[in-house]
Amino acid sequence: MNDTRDFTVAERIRAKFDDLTRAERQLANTIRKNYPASGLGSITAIAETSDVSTPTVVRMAKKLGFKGFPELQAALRSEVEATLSNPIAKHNRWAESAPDTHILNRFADAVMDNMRQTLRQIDPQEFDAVVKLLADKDRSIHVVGGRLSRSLADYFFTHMQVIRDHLTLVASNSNTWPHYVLNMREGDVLVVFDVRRYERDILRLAEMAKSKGVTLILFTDQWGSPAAKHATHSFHCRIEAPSAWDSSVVTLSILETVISAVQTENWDETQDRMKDLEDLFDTTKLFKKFI
Amino acid sequence: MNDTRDFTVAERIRAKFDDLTRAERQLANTIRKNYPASGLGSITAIAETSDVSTPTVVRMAKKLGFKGFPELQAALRSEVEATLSNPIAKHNRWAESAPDTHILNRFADAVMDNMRQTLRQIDPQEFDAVVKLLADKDRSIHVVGGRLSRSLADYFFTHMQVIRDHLTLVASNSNTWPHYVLNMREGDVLVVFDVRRYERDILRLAEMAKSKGVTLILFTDQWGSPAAKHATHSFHCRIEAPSAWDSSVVTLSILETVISAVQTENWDETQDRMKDLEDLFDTTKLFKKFI
DNA sequence: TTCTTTTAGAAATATTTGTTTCAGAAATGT
DNA sequence: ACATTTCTGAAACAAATATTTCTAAAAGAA
Repeated sequence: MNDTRDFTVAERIRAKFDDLTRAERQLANTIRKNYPASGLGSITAIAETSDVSTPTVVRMAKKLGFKGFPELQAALRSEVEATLSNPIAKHNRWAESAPDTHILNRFADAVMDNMRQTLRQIDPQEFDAVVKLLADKDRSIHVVGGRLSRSLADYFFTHMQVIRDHLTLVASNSNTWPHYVLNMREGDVLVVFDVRRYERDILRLAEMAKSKGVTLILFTDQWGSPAAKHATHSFHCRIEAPSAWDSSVVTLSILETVISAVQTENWDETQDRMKDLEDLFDTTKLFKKFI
Repeated sequence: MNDTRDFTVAERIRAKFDDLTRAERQLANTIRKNYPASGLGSITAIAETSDVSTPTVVRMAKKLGFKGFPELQAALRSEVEATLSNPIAKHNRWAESAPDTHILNRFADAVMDNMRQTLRQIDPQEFDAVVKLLADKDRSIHVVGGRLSRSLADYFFTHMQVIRDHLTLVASNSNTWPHYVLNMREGDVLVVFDVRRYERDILRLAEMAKSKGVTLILFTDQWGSPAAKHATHSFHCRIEAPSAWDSSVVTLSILETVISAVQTENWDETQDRMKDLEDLFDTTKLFKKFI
């Protein structure tokens, strides 16, 4: 019938993942975590690591087409054996079943390189200074992005909203920007995203903001937006990729790191705001029921 | 004193080999035979393979300095784990002048871990299939995201716009979604972004789309959105981070890889569209000069 | 809401694994 | 050849591991 005898445990997990329950997925993820070695202990051990009960393990083993846990484990053992006896180290590829030349592997390599290079040249003190600025509740924060970096600005805004108030996302239409500048005060912070091709309007906005005594934080690429001249702090993220476009992965990573650090700085307040937000979402859901 | 705790099982066998008896050597050689996988079964199994009795196994384990067989086996397991754990650049420190504990380094570690694990469980064939779907000009593509994954949907949309037409970004307000479903036709593709907490409305949209014969591509997290049940293809991206929020870095990375692959598939058309776009931007700029 | 279905772990049970004991076999020395 | 020592596995025992059953809790449907 549907003889699954030839599939690896990992493949079976992937195939059946959508049919697994919450606890089973938790377990599946633990097994995947450092596969396949993680599944070699006793059923008790693996259940404890995954924070599920042993019956859950048995149930999942059966869902995956095994007769019981020992059979699943035997499968894992023979996979280990096969892997270890294969001298061609297939352990140094991102997507193991794709060739080195597959875009999945090439892209991951590029991202990795970008990460390394970017982080090596970030000054932790400057990073800390930026975090301090963004955590300062007495300063209003304004966020703006260009055509391609718009999504990053958006992402940053959405997350920062939970952490603090006095936050403005500057609309994308540059015609309206002067209005936003009107509302900027000395000591405020303007977070600018600008990667090539750099936008002239952003440079102008930076100039205007600077002249009002606003502190500029800039996220840009390795070549540097012209706005860098006016920026107090700037992060130059590597954006090379095997693609016709640039990669925003590293920029997003730094951005998330900043968000995480700011959140830690303001933890008490953030916690309250998160709770309020949860409540609000619940209310909304309830409200919707009656529509 | 004679703390043998740091030696591998193989080393211990070699060191003590001369003190072993006939039956024990027989056993030792079986273990060496295809080390270390051979020792991962039950004591019964290994005794049988070696044609010795189980007490012999226990005695040898003790001679080698273990408390009993399970302890020996645990040692073997951790050796396997060490051998198999993927050594892709487990890199000393990202930001060299910051301590290991600095959030810059911790975050980067987490991101790279996520990358590794996510890519390991992506099926390249599934990836290729997704690329093919998205490159197919006869299918319209619809893109939708939840509250937090909205920016990703946005990013994807912006870039895909350059590559092809018949592209719709579904508005964030879920009240309007039925209208979008009206425009979906059999064979169309719906790209869904949904990470926890999963949104009920997205599940509904997925159901509606599915019932109209639309192919679903889902980007979700390691726990899996409930919409996965309806998805033809889904990418489970690891999103753990040392933060109160989840990290979208890996999702973005996979997304960019997809974009890059689709772009390669459609290179001729893409090139033309890029050129047209450039021209349009120039025109806009020129136009502005006269305002 | 209230009812039904699904899910998940505690507890009981069955099964297997690992250890100890012990007596006979093999090896070694005299 | 005989005595002594060492080695080995059968069998009894102890200790886990694995499975099943069952109920409370959670999720979903009406």
